[in-house]
Amino acid sequence: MSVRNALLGLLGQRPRHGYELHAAFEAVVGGKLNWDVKPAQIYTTLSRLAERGLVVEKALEQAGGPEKRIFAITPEGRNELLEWLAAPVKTEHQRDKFFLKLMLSLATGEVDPGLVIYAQRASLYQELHDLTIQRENVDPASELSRIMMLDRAIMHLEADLRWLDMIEARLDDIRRQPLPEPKARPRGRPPKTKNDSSGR
Amino acid sequence: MSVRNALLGLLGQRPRHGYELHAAFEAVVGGKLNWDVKPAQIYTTLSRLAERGLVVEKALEQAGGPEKRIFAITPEGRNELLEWLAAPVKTEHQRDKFFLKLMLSLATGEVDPGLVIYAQRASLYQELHDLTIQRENVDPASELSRIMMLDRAIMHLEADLRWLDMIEARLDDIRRQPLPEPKARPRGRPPKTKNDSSGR
DNA sequence: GGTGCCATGTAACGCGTTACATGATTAT
DNA sequence: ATAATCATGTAACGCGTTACATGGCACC
Repeated sequence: MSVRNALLGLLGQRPRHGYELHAAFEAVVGGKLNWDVKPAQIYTTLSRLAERGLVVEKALEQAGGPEKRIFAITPEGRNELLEWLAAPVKTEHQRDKFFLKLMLSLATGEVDPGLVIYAQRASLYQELHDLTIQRENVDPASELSRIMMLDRAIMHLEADLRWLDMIEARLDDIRRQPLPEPKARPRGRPPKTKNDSSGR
Repeated sequence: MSVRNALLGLLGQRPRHGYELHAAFEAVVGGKLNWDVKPAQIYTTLSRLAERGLVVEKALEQAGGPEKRIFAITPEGRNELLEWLAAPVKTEHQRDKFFLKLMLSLATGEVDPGLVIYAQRASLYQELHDLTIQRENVDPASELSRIMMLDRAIMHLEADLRWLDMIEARLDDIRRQPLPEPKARPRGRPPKTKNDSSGR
């Protein structure tokens, strides 16, 4: 329901047409970083809002330029907007496809979990590197929202890398003792017997 | 496409019926934490997989108990599974509804951004508190995947709290100097006015 | 008799993506 | 010329949720 409410918010400022809404959305929270909304969704959502009477088509402008369908918010729309703004955002935990894949690789044995982790670490480092460079090159005055989005993405990537280390260590611990004999060998590092590497 | 592939993965282990798949999915990555899949989706996805020939309905069991439609993976299904497991997971940045709301509150002036931040911080602390307690009470031996999911969620919450502090400081900085006078003062570093140290 | 678990679905809806399609103006 | 940008959409599909519906079995 967020795009819907975002459109109401932007129309709350002033009437606009679809293309303009798309541009405004991108400017506020946009880009591939964070929220990459497609024009098609803007137009379909706008239609649905109009059906519900939350916005109205106000005019059809065409002063020399191309045709523009201009929409405005209605009182009902403004009510819904205010309600949404006042409501707290409930935390959503990201559905982690990597974790799913890792668990399935462990459960099915079709693929080496070590490889899945390795690939993920490489991918996270790459992404972190890219974003760090972008972060260093933004204009600190003008692109405030971009800076904030980059900061968050970078912090999450760093957290994910630390987390990867943790789960790898945890899996190693398990793999090192599937035997019910925790007393046979002293823990002090057996000559790095990482020989097996899980088969396939 | 993840639920779809997860089902293939679970059927790759052995044939199962829908209810069993739902339970297995929940056990592997499940719960409200991370990935809360509904039975309805399992059944509809299963139908679609069957249409495509990636799984087949193998039998209809009914030994005293309720009716069970048992599905098995096909060779085509296994191919798709292996492809998916081998492919790297591309990083997805979470679409942040809080940030959207914050930006809209700034842009529209309908709601005080300070309140939005305040509410978000309270919500994050609450969630962090809940998860920390859960984390302290899991059985470290049996519920490995749950521990890992909790760790990740906690680390992300901590990152979000630090990030909230950062953006709040940044917004305070701006609010303290909205004067449009870039030429009155020479560019050469006005006496390092970083006095505030971000407020809170 | 009721509650809860096992087991199965269908219908309707909104979100979101991809592909396709049209046409005007503006800049190179 | 032609490429980019402005501007608008439709169709089809998959994902995901909610609501609704059915029925058996076990346990208290």
